[in-house]
Amino acid sequence: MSERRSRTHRKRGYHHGDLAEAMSNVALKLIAEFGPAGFTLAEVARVIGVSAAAPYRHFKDREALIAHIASRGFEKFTAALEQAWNEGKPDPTTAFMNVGRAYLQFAENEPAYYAAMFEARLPTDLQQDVTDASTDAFAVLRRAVETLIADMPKAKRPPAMMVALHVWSLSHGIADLFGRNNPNAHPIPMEPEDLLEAGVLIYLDGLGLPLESSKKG
Amino acid sequence: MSERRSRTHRKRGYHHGDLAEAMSNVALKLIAEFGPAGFTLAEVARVIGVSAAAPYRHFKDREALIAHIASRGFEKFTAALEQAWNEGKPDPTTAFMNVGRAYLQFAENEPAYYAAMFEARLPTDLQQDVTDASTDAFAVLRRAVETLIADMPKAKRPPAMMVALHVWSLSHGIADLFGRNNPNAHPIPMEPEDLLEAGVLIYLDGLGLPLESSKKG
DNA sequence: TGTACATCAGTGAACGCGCGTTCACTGATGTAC
DNA sequence: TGTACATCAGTGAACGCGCGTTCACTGATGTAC
Repeated sequence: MSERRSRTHRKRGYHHGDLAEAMSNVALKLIAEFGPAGFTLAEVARVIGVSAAAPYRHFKDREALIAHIASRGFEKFTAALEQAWNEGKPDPTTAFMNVGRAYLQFAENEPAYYAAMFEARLPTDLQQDVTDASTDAFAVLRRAVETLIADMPKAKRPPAMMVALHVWSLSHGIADLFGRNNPNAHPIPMEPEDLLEAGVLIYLDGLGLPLESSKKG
Repeated sequence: MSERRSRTHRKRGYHHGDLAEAMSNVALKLIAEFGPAGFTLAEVARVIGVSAAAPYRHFKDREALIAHIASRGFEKFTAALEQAWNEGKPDPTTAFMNVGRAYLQFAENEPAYYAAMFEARLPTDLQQDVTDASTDAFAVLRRAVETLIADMPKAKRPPAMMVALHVWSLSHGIADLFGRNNPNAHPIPMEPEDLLEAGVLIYLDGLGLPLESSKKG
């Protein structure tokens, strides 16, 4: 079927085939190297081998492209966290730790998405879309926390929102300072993942959460 | 004395008087609004009312100016943390919490410095200078941790480095996600300072640190 | 205290460059019949 | 199955703009004597 070919990669000829997708990919590479502010639409077009006017058929401007990438990044991020959580299996504590690792791994494996998601300076309306896209990701973490603390006696149980914010902040802080393998980072005597795991374990201990489940499981 | 006047603010006339300082100040305003990548040397010159070539007498290029601002920011940051720590008075736990508050307050009061310090993408050689400047600030936190855990029994005492990294990361994460009063941030149901304080207290509790000192003091 | 002179910190004109954006256009694609 | 036609997604030329950067220059400052 010529229909299939038209959807995959017939890039030669007058029409590109999937310029919007190609723009995202090229932009991601440029963002990884120079940051969300470090590229232009003209540059993206040049790399792809298309005229400078072509991008405007797909994105209003540079910021719209970044916003699109950031939203897409949050979707992938949400999926990664969800998969790591794996409905709390094999046990909530282990699954929770897996979520933490997944957080850092995403920042390491997809530094360009991560930068677009957290470092871009977008105009308010576009930023709103990105912020909306981020709520799903946070919701995954929050639901994980709720499961994690569900068995605690009500009197000792902390607000799930607060716990989720603490873990999110610690994860983001480690990712931003030490995570993405950029040369900016201070060298630290351990892997970011291990630093995060140790921090979360200490924190959960401080909450009074019984951690035996991970030993049992 | 005409000497004093020449050092303060005789800006009229052929010579500006203190262009380097004026450039820093204008750049800080622009960074606060548009980020470290959101201004040009030409723009800075125009705002000051000086020719576009003048800045090159003081900074090699835009990045040199940002690096200068970032290093200066870390100096101020170090001083703020040091002052908050106040040699561990009135007691180490209280002083430690004050350091955390000072961290967030710096990010709030000086968002432009903070952005230059942590968000700028500089070439390796300049980044090195900034990283060097940041070590002093981290050292303040680390020394505070050492004092804080000094009384713990050796067997239970955690590595000061690790604890400092955890607290630094949590502080930075909160500052970056919720701290600087930018519209990007997710709304949260508490002040960033309180979120940080709660998190650190839980964490210290998890370390097994006796917190009575703050109750006594 | 005056003066000559070196140095410093600006000017302003000039240049090449790449970007953003628009426009009428045109080749390719898909679809109604 | 073929054909006419609407629509889509590109082209490429053009424009104004601001930036970075260099250059010979010049006014202001400070200092040696």
